[in-house]
Amino acid sequence: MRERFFQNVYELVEKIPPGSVATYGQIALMLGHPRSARAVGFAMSGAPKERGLPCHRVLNQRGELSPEHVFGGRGVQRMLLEAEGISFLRDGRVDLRRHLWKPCV
DNA sequence: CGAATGACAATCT
DNA sequence: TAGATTGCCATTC
Repeated sequence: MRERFFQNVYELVEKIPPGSVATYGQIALMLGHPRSARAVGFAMSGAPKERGLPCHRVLNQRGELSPEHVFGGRGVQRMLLEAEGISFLRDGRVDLRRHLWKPCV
């Protein structure tokens, strides 16, 4: 099944170290799907947060997370990332240049 | 089986 | 450079 894609996404997201954030395109590219950023997001739509899946560390290319209502409240992701050590811009966006996850490390 | 949706990205104007 | 549009992949109806 293509669910393997889902599994891969979960595994990869789980591998994101604290203090770092990854974009959907970045994850998709790691999985070998340079154009499946949407699929990655969809995978998260059903991502069991109870699994410990740091979906709040997954952002879009804009440096902003998906609709806050997904996390259960607005401003929650900002607090979570902030607790991880993520720097937020005045725009309410994360500094990707500073926290974009680097698999090289 | 076919069409529509979705937490995006890239490209074109 | 900014804004708008199309395309892609996988899932669900």
